[in-house]
Amino acid sequence: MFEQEQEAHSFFLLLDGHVRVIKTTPDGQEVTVRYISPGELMGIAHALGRTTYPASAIAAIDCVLLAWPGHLWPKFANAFPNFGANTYKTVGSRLQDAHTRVVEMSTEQVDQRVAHALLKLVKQTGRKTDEGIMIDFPISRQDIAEMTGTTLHTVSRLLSSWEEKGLVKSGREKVTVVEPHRLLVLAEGRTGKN
Amino acid sequence: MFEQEQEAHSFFLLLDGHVRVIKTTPDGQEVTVRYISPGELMGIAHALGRTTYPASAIAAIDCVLLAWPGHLWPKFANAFPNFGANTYKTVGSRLQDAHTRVVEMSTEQVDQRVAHALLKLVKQTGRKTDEGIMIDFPISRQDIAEMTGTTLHTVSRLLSSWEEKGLVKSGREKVTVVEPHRLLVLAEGRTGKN
DNA sequence: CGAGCCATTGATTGCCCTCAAATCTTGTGG
DNA sequence: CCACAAGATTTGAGGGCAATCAATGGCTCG
Repeated sequence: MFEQEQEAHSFFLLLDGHVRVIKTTPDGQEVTVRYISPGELMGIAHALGRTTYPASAIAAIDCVLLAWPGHLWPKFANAFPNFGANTYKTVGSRLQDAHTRVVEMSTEQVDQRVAHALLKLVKQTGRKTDEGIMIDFPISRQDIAEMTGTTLHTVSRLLSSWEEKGLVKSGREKVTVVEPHRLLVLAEGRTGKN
Repeated sequence: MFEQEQEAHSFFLLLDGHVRVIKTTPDGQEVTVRYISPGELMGIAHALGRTTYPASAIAAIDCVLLAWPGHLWPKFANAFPNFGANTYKTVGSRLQDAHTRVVEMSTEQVDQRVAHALLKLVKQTGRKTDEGIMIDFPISRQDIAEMTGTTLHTVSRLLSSWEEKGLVKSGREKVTVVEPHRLLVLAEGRTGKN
């Protein structure tokens, strides 16, 4: 969709689908910053006084989106006051999300971080099924690892162990949370291991 | 100065001194989000559509600051267009900082994170001395640990080993970077250990 | 039906946290 | 001016969590 460091030519409104926003380190490792859901703005570098995109955006599944050239941003902000105000509220909540991530990475074990990540995805994009709440796009162990700063191996082990205990069900690029409440207990408390 | 979750009654402009912004987890661990330097705004919850402070602010040394009641924010933004624009640029750069932190926490070892933290502090608040560049306020091993998601013990070991190699000089609540360039190499590369 | 990716699982290693105790620095009060 | 207390720092020993290394098995799609 767009690439890190690239000239910020446009900004977008996601109508349908899911987009993964990633940052790539100089040595090639990728970190997932966030997932964008339908209805959200993206590529709003202009609003923050930037001229290049700070991250890359990749469609997690097929998407439908609107795009405007970046130079229209000031016009929009002037013409629709609510547009501007709303944007800054969005930016504020992203800043908060980022800080939450920092706190989590600083204080929590890997299993708690993975649990939190799953719960966030479920809350954001969950679709109810007869087995539980499913994350509504294909997501691999590798993807989850890039969200939580761990490896796909560790994620795989955690999901396997949670599946044994009936907390989740998972398959190829697919995760369903069966018991959100018990998963939350695991995410918050430092009580029961694995 | 103000406390996390507290009603955001005021916003501030720091004139002199240094302020530590921290978040506290439910179980009492503290994570340092950032340090504020003279000339920066703080407590700008209002600009982001919040009514409570998202973090706590504590003076790292004696400070001088201006405070305005929060309800004046909209007035300021209207009266001085540059004021608003500048604020959002500030918020944008903080968002970027936070994302950088997330990437660092996800991909780097502890020694790299500590090196990056020292370099950032030196760049932000450094004062030139005849031995190198000193961080311009009292900062303990514990403080550095809270910035980097590690323990004071590990920070102590790292500083000791760096002092042996002539990269830094440190004392009680005091750190001086002697060779910023070599420290940067250590922060970036994954070559030489300890 | 084979190629390519995704996932699972075991074994091993090592970084860094935890626990523990001694030493140093600074400020205070007698 | 000295003794002492409180907090900061150093350093050692040991252990655990998760990364790394390694190999196999399973799912999809062309």
